[in-house]
Amino acid sequence: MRSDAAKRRRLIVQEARRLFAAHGSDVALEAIADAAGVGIATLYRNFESRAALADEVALAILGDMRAAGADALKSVGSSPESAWTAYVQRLIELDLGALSATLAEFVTDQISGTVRQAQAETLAGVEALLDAVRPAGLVRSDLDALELVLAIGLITRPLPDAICAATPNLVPRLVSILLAGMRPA
Amino acid sequence: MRSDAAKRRRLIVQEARRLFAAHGSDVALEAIADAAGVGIATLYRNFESRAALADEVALAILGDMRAAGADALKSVGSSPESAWTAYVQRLIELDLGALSATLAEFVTDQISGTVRQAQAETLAGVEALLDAVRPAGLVRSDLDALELVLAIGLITRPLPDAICAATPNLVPRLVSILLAGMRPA
DNA sequence: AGAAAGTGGAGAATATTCCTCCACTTGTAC
DNA sequence: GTACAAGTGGAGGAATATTCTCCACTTTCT
Repeated sequence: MRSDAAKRRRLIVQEARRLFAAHGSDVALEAIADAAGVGIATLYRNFESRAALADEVALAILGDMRAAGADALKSVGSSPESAWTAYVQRLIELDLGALSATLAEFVTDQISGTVRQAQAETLAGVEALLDAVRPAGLVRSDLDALELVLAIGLITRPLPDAICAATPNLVPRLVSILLAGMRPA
Repeated sequence: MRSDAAKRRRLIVQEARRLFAAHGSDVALEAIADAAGVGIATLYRNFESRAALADEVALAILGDMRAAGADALKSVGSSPESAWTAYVQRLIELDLGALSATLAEFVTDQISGTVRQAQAETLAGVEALLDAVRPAGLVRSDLDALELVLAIGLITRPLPDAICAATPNLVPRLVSILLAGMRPA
């Protein structure tokens, strides 16, 4: 594969992720191509179908999630509290909305084995971090990984621009409420 | 207006509300007509545009919210805790998702004065309840009405069926986390 | 320089949604 | 019961959006 072609491919995935997160999983493929500054044909050459692109986006996000989890695990020993809040903060910024918007729709249909496995591994990683953080009294004992991920996914889903503009710091506020609510009673 | 026509009109609003909440604000108007068991022409005869229908849905929801607030205010004296949780529970069940899905999109554009006013009154009602509940130590002092409403709206937004089916009690769980997080630190 | 790899975007094909029209049905007043 | 006003359904044309192919052209790499 030519190096310029590889660069374009990465750009497509990146923009797809951004647009999925911002406007939902059914954005026009042409909009993605436009955002990436490539022709629609280039997108189709790289991804056989919308689902194939969505899979790639999902894999990218899941990979980032695992990386965030690994980093947090490393620093949990020195400062559990800041490791935990930084981790959640980082999850928020991962465009998880794109995950919940696209993956959810393909998960049940024809999900590729690769994605399913990545998803399972990622959840296991989240669970591991939760276990590491729990002794510090930062999270309820009954909170599980799936719940955490879905909660963050839900509050970071595509939001009408009107609301975004009117209440710019809504998400941080909600996150702080969520974090507080996740502490042991 | 003939009585059967009035019944059909109510049915249309009801189904629109349900479908807006379940599938977002851009469901086909024909889907709404179908759900209500009427022809598409009947829908168009009653509502000049999608926006008009959305306004009517919004008014219905806002009305229900005020009613819930009034009821909660009545019982807050005898048992603040149960009044508060019952109120939040009731908000959850109001298809607020339909509000955030439709209203948000029209709010900034060409929102009718009626809706805007109903919205303001509703928010005032929520604020009043918050004030009434605060002395009992159930909510942070810095939590405002808009935040509460948006938080509930966000977590009750249309969710892919796949997720709904896989995690049926996700919403109640999140609500309990939210409620806990809203208590004073 | 030349071959292989890659590109863009016009446009045909398809799908979806909107919305009007009118022959027909239903409620109601008498 | 009958007659008329009120109301109805849904076919179907117009408008719009999205998908996806094709091929003349451009770029990379040796």
